[in-house]
This record gives sequence, structure tokens and C-alpha cells, in this order.
Amino acid sequence: MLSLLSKLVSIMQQELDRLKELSLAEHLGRLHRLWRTVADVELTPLGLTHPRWTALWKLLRLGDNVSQKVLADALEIELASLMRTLGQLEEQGLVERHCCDKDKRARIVSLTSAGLDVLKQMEARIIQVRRELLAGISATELSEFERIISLISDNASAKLAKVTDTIL
Amino acid sequence: MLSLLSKLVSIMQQELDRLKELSLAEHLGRLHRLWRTVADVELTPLGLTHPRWTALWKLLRLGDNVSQKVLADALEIELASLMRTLGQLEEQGLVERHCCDKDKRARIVSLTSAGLDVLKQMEARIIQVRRELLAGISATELSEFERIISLISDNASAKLAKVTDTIL
DNA sequence: ATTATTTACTTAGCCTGCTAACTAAGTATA
DNA sequence: TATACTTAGTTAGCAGGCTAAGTAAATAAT
Repeated sequence: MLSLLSKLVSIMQQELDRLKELSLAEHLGRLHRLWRTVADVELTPLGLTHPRWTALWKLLRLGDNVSQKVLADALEIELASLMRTLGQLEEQGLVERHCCDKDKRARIVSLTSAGLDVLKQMEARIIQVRRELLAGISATELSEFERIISLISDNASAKLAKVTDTIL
Repeated sequence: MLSLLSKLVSIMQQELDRLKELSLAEHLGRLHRLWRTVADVELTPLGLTHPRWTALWKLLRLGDNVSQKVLADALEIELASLMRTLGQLEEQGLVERHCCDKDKRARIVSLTSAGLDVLKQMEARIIQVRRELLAGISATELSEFERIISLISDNASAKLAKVTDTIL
């Protein structure tokens, strides 16, 4: 009788594990989408979507005149993915792309005065969004959270690198 | 002299805050993409991509014969997003869609025997991937991590709901 | 010096999230 | 009963990740 019960418990435990299995990846995706949506809602009045304001912001932090490649690396996305976004920002007149004298392959991205204007307007809103989304989370909890993100990211990167090695 | 120094420190602090501002959203996106990529690499041999195996898995957990709407809700994606995935799974012969007698609007999704086969093969691989990605993270840290994800998600959902209210 | 490799950029096209707009079926109300 | 609203499914098209494949410039190797 007891063994049957413990067997049942063990089966339930397995089921729970399976459910949790998915939930982390799912919740991660959901959180990412939610965060983007919230930021989008807040910033669309400025004509900015998540990838666009992220690029603008990073560009400012990188000190403006950097190559597209450097910007893509800083944003941790592929250069090809950045192209579309930069094209849109250029159309909106927020950035400019110039040829580089030193390296004729490269194109240097810089903020226009309109771009700087928009960045100023963005700043307050982004900080506000972040504050609202992180409400009720202490600094300690937050840094712990970020630590775990880094840990999992490192595991994933390492695993991908290994796979690539195996194939090559 | 001292006041100038403390002013400088305060400015640096602000800069740091601004940098951290972005990093969380960015790292979240990066982690999500990485996780998906790793899972994809592991499961493509079975002809499965992330959305596909997630849908299969959830379908099994929901007890098979559910409507597309129920499945979409469980996956926390829009029904329209699920349509394409279910179409692909149907093409692969892993699921079937039947009309529902009780509600002629609804279509019931069920796993085929081929679908169940694939699920069996999936199981070990997914658990392995999860184990590798979560290597070096204790159960306590993990549950804390998930708690923070939920907290931020709740904040984001609440904020979005508020925005919708304001507009309506 | 010439050739081979690497690097930055670009284009094209896939994937899967989304919203918008439509149909058909069920439900509620006048 | 007839009309209005809601809900499930569907299609179409956008957004922004990605890889693949090509060009031109820079660098390394012979």
C-alpha cells in the first residue's frame, strides 16, 4: 500500500518536473515579449520601436561615430539584423551613415541633431518604464536575477560553441 | 574640491544607471534567443523548431483533444500565431484537426501516433538541454529566478492593462 | 608582387511573433 | 423571432530576429 502511494508521488513529481521543464523557457519568452510591448507602447509616440531606440541609445553610449559592425556587436545582434533598423532610423532622419576615410569598407554611423532631440525625450520615459516594471524588486534581488541570466547565457553560449566545434 | 569629486561620482553613478537601464532588457532578449537557438539545434534532427515542439509538448500535457483556442491560451501566444505552427505540424503528420460536434466554430487538435513517437524522442533531449543550460544553478536560485520573472511579468501585464483601460 | 584569406557591408529570403480584418457559429437582448 | 454582440478560426501582411551568398576593401602568405 505504501509502495503504491510512493510510486504515485514519484509519478506526480515527474509530471511536475516536465511541466516546469517548459515553463522556464516559456516564461522567459513571455517576459521578453511583454517588456518589448510595454516599451513599444510607451515610445511609439516618438516613432520608435524597441530595436530602434535600443540602437539609438547604444549609439549615444558608444560615443556616436562608430562603425555599423561595432554597433551590432555592442547590441549583440547580427550586422544583417541591424541594417534594417539603421535604414529606418536614417529614413526618419535620426542617424546618418558616412563613408570612413581610414577604412573604405566601413560606414560610420552618427546621430543627427534630430536624433539627439529624440534621445532626450526618450530618456525620461525609459527610466519610468523600467521603474514600473521593476516595482517591488529590491536591488539585491535584481542583481541576483541578472547574475542568473548571465549564468544561463554563458552555459548556452558554451554549448553552442561546442556544437559548432563538433561540426567544423 | 570635495564637492567637485562627489559631483563627479554622482555623474558616473548616473551613467552606470543608464547603462544598466538597457542591459536588463537586452540580456533578457539575448538569453531568450540563445535558449531557443540551443533547443533548435538539438531538435532540428527531429524536424522540430521551438514553437513546434512547444506546441506538441503542451498538447500532450493538456490531454490531447483540445481546441486551438485553448492550446493558444495555454502557450500564451495569439491564436493567429499558433495557426501557422499547427499547419506545419499537420503537414508533418504529427497532429490532426477535426471539427467539433458540440461547437461547430471550434476545431479539435489531436496528436497522431507519429506525433506521440516524436514526443517520446524529444523528451530525453529537452531534459538534457535544460540540464546543461541550468548547470551550476541551485534549485533555490532557480525558483528565486522564476519568482522575479513572474514579478516583472505581472508588473508588465498590469501596466499594459492600465494603458488599454485608458485608451478604451 | 601576386594570391589567398579575412572583414565590413549589403541584399534576399526564412521564421515566428504580432495586429487587422473577415467569416461563421453561438449567445443575448429587444 | 430578429437583431446585436461575442467568440473561434482564418487569412494577409508587418516587424525584427536569423542565415546564406555576394561584393569590395584590407591584410596575410607565398
